[in-house]
Amino acid sequence: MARRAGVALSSVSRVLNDHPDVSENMRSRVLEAIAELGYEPNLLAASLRRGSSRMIGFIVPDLRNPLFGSIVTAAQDGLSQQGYAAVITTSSSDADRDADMARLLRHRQVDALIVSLADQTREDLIEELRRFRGPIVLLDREVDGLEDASIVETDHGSGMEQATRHLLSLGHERVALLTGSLQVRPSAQRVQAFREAYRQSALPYPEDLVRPVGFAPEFGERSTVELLRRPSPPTALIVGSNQLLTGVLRSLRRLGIRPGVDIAVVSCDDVPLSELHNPPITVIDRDVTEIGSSAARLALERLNNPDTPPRRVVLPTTLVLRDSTHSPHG
Amino acid sequence: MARRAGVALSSVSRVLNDHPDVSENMRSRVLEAIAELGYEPNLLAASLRRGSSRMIGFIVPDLRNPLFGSIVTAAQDGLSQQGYAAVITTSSSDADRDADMARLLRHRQVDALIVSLADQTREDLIEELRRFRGPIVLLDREVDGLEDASIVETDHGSGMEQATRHLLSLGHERVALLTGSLQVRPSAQRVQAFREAYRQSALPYPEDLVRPVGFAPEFGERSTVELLRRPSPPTALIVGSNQLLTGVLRSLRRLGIRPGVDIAVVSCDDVPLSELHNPPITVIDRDVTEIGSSAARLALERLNNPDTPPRRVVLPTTLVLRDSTHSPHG
DNA sequence: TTGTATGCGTTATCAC
DNA sequence: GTGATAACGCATACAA
Repeated sequence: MARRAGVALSSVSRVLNDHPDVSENMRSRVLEAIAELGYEPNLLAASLRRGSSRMIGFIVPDLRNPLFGSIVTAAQDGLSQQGYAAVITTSSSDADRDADMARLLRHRQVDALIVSLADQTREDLIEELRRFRGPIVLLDREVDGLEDASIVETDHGSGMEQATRHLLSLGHERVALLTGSLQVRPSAQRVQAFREAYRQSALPYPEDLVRPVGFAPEFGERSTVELLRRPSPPTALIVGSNQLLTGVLRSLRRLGIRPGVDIAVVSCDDVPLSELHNPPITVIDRDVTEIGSSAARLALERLNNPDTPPRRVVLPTTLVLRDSTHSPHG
Repeated sequence: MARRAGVALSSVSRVLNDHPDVSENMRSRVLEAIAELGYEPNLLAASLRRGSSRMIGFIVPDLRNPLFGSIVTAAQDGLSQQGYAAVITTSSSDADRDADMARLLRHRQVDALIVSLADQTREDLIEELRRFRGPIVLLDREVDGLEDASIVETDHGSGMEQATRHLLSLGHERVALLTGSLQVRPSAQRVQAFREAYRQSALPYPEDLVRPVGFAPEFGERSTVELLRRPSPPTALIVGSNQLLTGVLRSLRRLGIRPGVDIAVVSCDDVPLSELHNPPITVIDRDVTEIGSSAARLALERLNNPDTPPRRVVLPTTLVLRDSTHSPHG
């Protein structure tokens, strides 16, 4: 920077990073010069020298999904307070792109990674993550061979068991489950809990009604049609995400089947659509903001103290009963 | 990088940036060494040296709003193809934070800025943007004193006029308009078009029913209650965003007033809630993806050729009629 | 407490 | 076509 202030570059740097050993006189002289000359720091150069970019890399499947928008926003709140910026990338639920983004972010020297992987079992992707030097926070993923990562997970199982039991107790015998691929923790955990709820009842487990197809709306749309065309269709539907829900409701409308009257519907995560739908949709809810702020906290604690071991935070789910769940006979 | 490959650093750089003057022999030797030594490029250093970070800064009011999630996603699609990464910040619709973010991104040396400002009239904010060296793309904002910026705007006026005329033609005389602050282009343009539609009719302009209060759900919630408590309440409601709509629908439900039956409702931007609500909500729609991809295009064209003058892209709105708009008498 | 000097990992400008 | 070298702007170790 301009040495026209009559001071050395190092003094400027010291003032800017408020180093302890700097006189009040020097501080004011530098500050004055900065104001006068319109000095603009170059954080790129500082990052290179410091060996830390103060940037956090995000990889999420889809920013159009308000779930991830909320998570990222909450995480940013915590991170930006400590001077970190967010470099956000999306994978479109494609594990190859996950790997590409991980590499890209590594080369861009982000200090930490907060990621929601498309596939927690892909070896090449895991290897790519393992190459990363710095804290990794996984969002709701269980990755073998990545023991050093912190995890923010949701207890999907408990909500799913509650929901399933609730439907069974209402008299539903054939409940269908639509959720994402089994290559991610939430889906795997839901299917397991769903099966467990059936196991505890006297009813036969409806294997043919479990559809771990993916989280996109189109999957919900197609699966709904397909399920309801069966000779003995389900009388209740559990839907694994707000995105799937839009597809499901679209199909139900087209088929003239009324949620809450002709078929019971439970969704996951409360969004405006589930709350304000007519009838309102019963949901397995959770605190989405907490996911993001926990992720930020876990990242920051290892950033501030590299010796901190990775941690795991588990957030609860709760069943919110609404009018979309009724007994099968009226 | 490791000179153990027996080549000079400059050759490595040349291969990596596929410089024309490099022999096939050298290329393969370098590539081999890179693979063998597990070389990882440092994009921070490259950016510093090159004077270009290949990062694009985003400032949006709220990533939880799927509108901005969609815009950012579409923009990223275009940008990432050319090797640009997105640094995304949020302002919570606070002009002060807009200014902070603009400064931060400038210091982080982003190559371009894509911004949806909270207030297009704030001088300090405009000054902050003017300090930025590089292309700026404004999303739906008209900023005096920032002539060098490209703009992606929506023709909100035409959709609003259509919607208003439609309601008036159905026999509604008192239509209310809820939208964001007048410090942003969309709201200002909507109010103007709304007034124009009334002017063309014989009806008195219902000044008291125009509420440019803000885009957050709570404003919709409060304004709805307030409007409907009046001695002569509106028989139709035009709502300026999907966020406002959730607040409006919440209040209507609480008041026991049925959209499409007791009151006509028109919203802006088609989202799952408007499409799948019962009854489906009439909306003034637009191609949200096109906003993002246009923004990317405008940024890139000036990035690739700094002499390109700033451009303005105008995207259309269309009225999508659904069951929430009925005649006031049944 | 302050100034000087070095290096972070690249790219670009030279010579060769 | 290739190699040596300077410089990007800052932070820090060391000298003063």
